[in-house]
Amino acid sequence: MNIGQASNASGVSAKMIRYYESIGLISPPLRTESNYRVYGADEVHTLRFVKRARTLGFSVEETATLLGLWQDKTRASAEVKDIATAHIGALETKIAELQSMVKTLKHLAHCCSGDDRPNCPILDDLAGTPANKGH
Amino acid sequence: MNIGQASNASGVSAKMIRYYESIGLISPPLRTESNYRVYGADEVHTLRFVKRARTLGFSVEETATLLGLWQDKTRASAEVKDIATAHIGALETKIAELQSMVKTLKHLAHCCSGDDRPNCPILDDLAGTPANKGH
DNA sequence: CCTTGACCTTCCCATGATGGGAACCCTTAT
DNA sequence: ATAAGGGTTCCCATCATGGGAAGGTCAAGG
Repeated sequence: MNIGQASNASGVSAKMIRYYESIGLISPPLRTESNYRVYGADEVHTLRFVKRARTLGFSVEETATLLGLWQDKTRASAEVKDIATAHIGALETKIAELQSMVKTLKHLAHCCSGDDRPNCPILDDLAGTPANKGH
Repeated sequence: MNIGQASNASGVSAKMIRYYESIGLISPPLRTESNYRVYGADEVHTLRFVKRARTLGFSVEETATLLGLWQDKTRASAEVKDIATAHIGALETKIAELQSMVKTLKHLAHCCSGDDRPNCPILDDLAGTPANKGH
């Protein structure tokens, strides 16, 4: 299987497959005589693992750790769970930040007439002009 | 006022002030004879505006647009509101993505015993082994 | 047999927003 | 005069990804 087919089979772009190889996330595959990378079912399985981990928001570094644990048949599931739990925490922190932004923006947008007139509480807020905060 | 003082007064790092200037977000300030940037109250006000917009998650490009509208006394508030509304939408999309990740991860973490044994539904999921989805 | 098109290879560049640090210049206080 | 603490420019790194150029390879068809 060439890289393009491995890409189709795994959902990881050829570009990314090469990148993951270059940073050591995945092992260099065999090559044909003409220097083409050759992938088998195992490699595709690994790529799908990586894809799934990335889809769940794990960083490449975390993904590397998870890959290592996956391949270590004597791992303690606690190690995996710790990584997942920490990641959940990071995601929730991020979500809270974004929600805070949304909350403020919705309030401001609600207060903005959104018509032809220049008066705009959104700009007033950005400019630090503390308009009435009650809604 | 030198750049360090403008930084303190605005909450924007000196590094970022120079960067914002380099990309044209803010105007190049006057310089002293010895080539130091000199800032006044207006510049600091602009920097605070930028800081606030960035804090609310607007991209630098959106911030540039907002700055332009702020300075345009004949703007229509609808233009500002449109940008804010679009941004709210983008944030909510992002939040939904992150929440989806969290939901999946919490389910998996819940199913993982997190002890010394190697058996791990989190890794099973990443590996594409469809474990029991009901909990 | 040779061309064509679709692959593959490596290498460099770009993104967005920010920080780090080097090398060097300026100012102020001791 | 010197040291400390500014400032200046310039380059590099991050993180994960894509774009594209220049060139090698392979399979199908005229």
